[in-house]
Amino acid sequence: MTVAGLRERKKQKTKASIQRQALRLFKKRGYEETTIEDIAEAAEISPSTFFNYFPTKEDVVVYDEYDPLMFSMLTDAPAGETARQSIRRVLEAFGEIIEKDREDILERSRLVLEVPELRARIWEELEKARDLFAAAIAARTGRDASDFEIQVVGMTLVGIAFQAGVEWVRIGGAGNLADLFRRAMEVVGFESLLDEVEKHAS
Amino acid sequence: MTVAGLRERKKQKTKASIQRQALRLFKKRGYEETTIEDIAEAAEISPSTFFNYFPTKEDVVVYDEYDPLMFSMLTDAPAGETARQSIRRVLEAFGEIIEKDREDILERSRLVLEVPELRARIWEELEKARDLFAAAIAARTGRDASDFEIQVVGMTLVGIAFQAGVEWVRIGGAGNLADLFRRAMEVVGFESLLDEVEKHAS
DNA sequence: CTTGATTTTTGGAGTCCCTGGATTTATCCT
DNA sequence: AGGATAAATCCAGGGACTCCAAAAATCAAG
Repeated sequence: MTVAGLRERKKQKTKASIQRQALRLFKKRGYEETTIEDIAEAAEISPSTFFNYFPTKEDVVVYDEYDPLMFSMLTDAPAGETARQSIRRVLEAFGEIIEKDREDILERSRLVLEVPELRARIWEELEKARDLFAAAIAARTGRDASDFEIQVVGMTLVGIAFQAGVEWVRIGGAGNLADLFRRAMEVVGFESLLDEVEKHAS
Repeated sequence: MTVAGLRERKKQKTKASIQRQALRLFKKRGYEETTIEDIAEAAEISPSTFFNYFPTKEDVVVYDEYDPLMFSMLTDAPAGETARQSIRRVLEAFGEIIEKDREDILERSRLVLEVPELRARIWEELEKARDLFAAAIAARTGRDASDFEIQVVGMTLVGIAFQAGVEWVRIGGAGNLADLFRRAMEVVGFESLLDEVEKHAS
């Protein structure tokens, strides 16, 4: 566990700078209208360097640090916690985290929903989320994460989360995202659905 | 209602030829490895002409004639049919249609699931499907298709259909896709969910 | 502080998707 | 047959991204 050296810190600063400048330009001029060259210039790096930090232009919007966080929250669950409790805990925590970076997340979400290229791309991330949920549910029921039923349940949850996000953006980021999660879950009766799956543990 | 003239027929043949050649090459050499130029050469057209028929390289895989079919099946529903009946009718019909073009659809589905670019792209189509379902449900309940609850239900159905498709490809296209639809719907209790929504008609 | 190793940045050449407009060719209708 | 319409082609170019070699910055050790 070495403390981050100079090199490492500088890299993080550069990455953050690229992302900040990029989002600023996207907001100002639009996503398609902003070129990698523009971003590089604003961030005071060469165009080549951009690709050292983000594999594609899309990633500069999609990337954040929440995924590993969500991962650890699901894997480091309190012993004996049910799937239902885990999911609820994670979604609630997420609602709070989002409150902190509200403006940033809202702006990025708008971009993602507006730009077709990004809107398509985000599903790659959402399928990762489905697999995370599937793994969590599988672990608590002794089944396999690749089981058809588990996958369907995972995807259902992702659909719920996505639509909650869409609605959140639609109303301009007002109100609490966690509330929308809960409402969407109620519509589908997701929690009792989870209980049902848990009963059928093998 | 004029009979399709020579021009029209030729166009359709060209379009079909492009798609056939493209899919052949994709299967043989891979999607990324096949260029528009390759496809154009195989289909005996110029590269420019390709874009007269398909707006992007992705579309040559994603495009089919089923969307308008599904649309009309949902809008031309028998009077008095419930949302539940409509959905079931459409999904069953779809299962049968797929039986006809089984090989073609299976191959294209494989491609879509394997190539990240296409896998992302397909969600654009799936969101269209969500809106179709949402409109159908809304029409039968006197609500608005943009209602949060309706959107969530529509997305849930799309998730079900998507995972059924994934599973279908996973098992190599064996068995009946309609069966997988039904199984996935049971997992989520989708039909009683629909009944519930219908009860809350406004 | 210097030197040599390692990592990061940069530059340049090139591929491929896709656009836009001008020109040519094919089909259609009278 | 000939003018109108539509489709196919050609050409030039932008922009994302790759690959590789060269230059610059950072580091670790003497």
